Amino acid sequence: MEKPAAVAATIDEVSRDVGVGKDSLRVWERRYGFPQPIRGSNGERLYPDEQLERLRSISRLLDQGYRPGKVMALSVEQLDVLSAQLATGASVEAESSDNAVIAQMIAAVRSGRVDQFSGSLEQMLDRQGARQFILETAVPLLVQTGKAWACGQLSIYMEHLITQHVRAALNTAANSIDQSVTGPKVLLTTLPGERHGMGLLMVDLLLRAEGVETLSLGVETPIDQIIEACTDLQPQALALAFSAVQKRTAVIAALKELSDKIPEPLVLLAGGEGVSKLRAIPPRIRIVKSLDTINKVVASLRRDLKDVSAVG
Amino acid sequence: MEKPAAVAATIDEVSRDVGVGKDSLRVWERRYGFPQPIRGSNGERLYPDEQLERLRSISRLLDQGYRPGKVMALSVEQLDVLSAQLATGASVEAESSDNAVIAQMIAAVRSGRVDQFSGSLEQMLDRQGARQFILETAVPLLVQTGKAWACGQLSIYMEHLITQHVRAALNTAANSIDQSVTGPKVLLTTLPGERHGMGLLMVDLLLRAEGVETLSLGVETPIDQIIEACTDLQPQALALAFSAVQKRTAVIAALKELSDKIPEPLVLLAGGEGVSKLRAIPPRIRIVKSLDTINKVVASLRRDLKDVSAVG
DNA sequence: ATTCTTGTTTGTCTAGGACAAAGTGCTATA
DNA sequence: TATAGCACTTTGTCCTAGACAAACAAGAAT
Repeated sequence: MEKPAAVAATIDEVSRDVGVGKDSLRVWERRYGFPQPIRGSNGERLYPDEQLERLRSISRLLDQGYRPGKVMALSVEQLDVLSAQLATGASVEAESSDNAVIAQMIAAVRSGRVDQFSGSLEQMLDRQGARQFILETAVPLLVQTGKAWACGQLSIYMEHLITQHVRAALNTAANSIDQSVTGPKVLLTTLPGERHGMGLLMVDLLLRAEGVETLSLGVETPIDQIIEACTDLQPQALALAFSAVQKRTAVIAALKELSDKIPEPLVLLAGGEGVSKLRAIPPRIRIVKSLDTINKVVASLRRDLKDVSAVG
Repeated sequence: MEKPAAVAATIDEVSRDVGVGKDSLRVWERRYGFPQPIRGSNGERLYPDEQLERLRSISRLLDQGYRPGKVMALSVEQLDVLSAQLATGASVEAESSDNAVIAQMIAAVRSGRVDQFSGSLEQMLDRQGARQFILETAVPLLVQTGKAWACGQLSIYMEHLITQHVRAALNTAANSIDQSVTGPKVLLTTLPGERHGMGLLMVDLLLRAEGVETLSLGVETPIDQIIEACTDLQPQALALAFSAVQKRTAVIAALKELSDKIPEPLVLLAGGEGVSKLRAIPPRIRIVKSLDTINKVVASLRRDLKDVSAVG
């Protein structure tokens, strides 16, 4: 085993890889003394593999709620200890209820039995149907996967693999829904900066399982484009998905702008972790706290629709 | 029509929206005098709607090959003239061959007949089958959509809508492929920074239509993770997709690293616009120039596989 | 008609300073 | 015993202005 050729990554590559802004990388160096990249011929930072690895560990812990000041000075070993603590904490919780199946599926991926994993997924989908599959298999699976990754028990590529297979399964489910187009029309998307499309896809499916006609724009639609789409396509509702990464003030500002600029009868729905614990919610915005309340939301939409047509 | 409430976007929002780096926005201001945002209470840049609009036009033209020094000083009217010129240029080319159907589909979206558009898509898929649908409908449709967007003839949200429906159609196609798992195993992904997943999805489908067992990691897998995945999963080949946006030097460096670190018998495939006109290609990397040559690549993989098993 | 050379354009890097939003912890109130 | 208010600390992102390499353009020489 020769040592890898000590290739060093640029700040741009590191920023993308670890998921931390370039400014943050520089200010961490200034404040905490880590990372301390070597310099190229023109003074550019070049991060050695070893520091990159440590940065990845740190970033994982930051996602779990630790703060930079606490973890930045720690050695790789100490970081691993913290990860391990999180791992035991998570596994206690994992013993609950029926997620033995899910633990088994993750274990299959970890030991390289990918086809067995995807087989289990399809089997669950067959058995449970779209709605139950999403709520009781897909979501818990992704949550557990996230936890396992945060604890360093799962490689990034395994997380990618799991995500891809879940996505494929959801698409399979989408094709098996018989569209009886009798419901309201809902426009779906996320705001710029929100790149996670999985939640959106699940909402899309759940809505269609309820007989709703969905129109998805995919992720990251600029606000003015959302408004234009609402004007052109005249949906009954607009649904936005938020993951946990979002900045609160930006989210609220965006929701306020939508609430101001979108013509009145249209219902504005917002859901996802990034929005479920907001305080000051602009008027007209309806927060959907959980995926399993979507059927109630749809019922409410149907009622509104009937009222309007009764009046008109 | 009252004027919009003169809300102004921050540099971060503008950067994401227009797709231009923050540093570039600042240096454009310094060099060309545009944009010239107003300043907030602490000196932060706040870009008025009007400048944002102009930035979007400029960015479109930059994508088409114009250079900042030429277009930055131009007024909105002059920018529109350039866009119009591109539009006529494009339409001349569009008259060729059989893409009348495609023009019609785009026209349907423009006039709000979305269900008609998606109906046509499904119909084409039924008629053509996966392979032909991708090569003769999906790709030309996306290319034409890109051009129409570049000329300002298509809103961004319409492009999103088209992309989403094509994606859905491809997933439908994926489910209709009868997997006779007799072929080689291929690992699929893109490098960090490459966020376009459509090409990847199409390659995935084409490979599976040829009987290949594909394993997709989705987009943006870090290089060390790609290597780890290759070691763990032991595919016959690794396929990487590149769109046109990539930086050449970074692409070459990444390919070289993969070529160095990935164990020998594995075949390295690279495809997409971002890679088709590269000069200095690292050894072992095989460039796939076009989607319709994938069947030949598969044939070659099959041959290699047979040779190895004959020897072993 | 191609390759080489020179000059110009353009994106991204650097440094250190600044400030608001988010988090932490203490105190006073129902 | 909780909850709300208030100061204090931490942390991410923005600012300015300078520098340089990669990408491009255009002319020269094969």
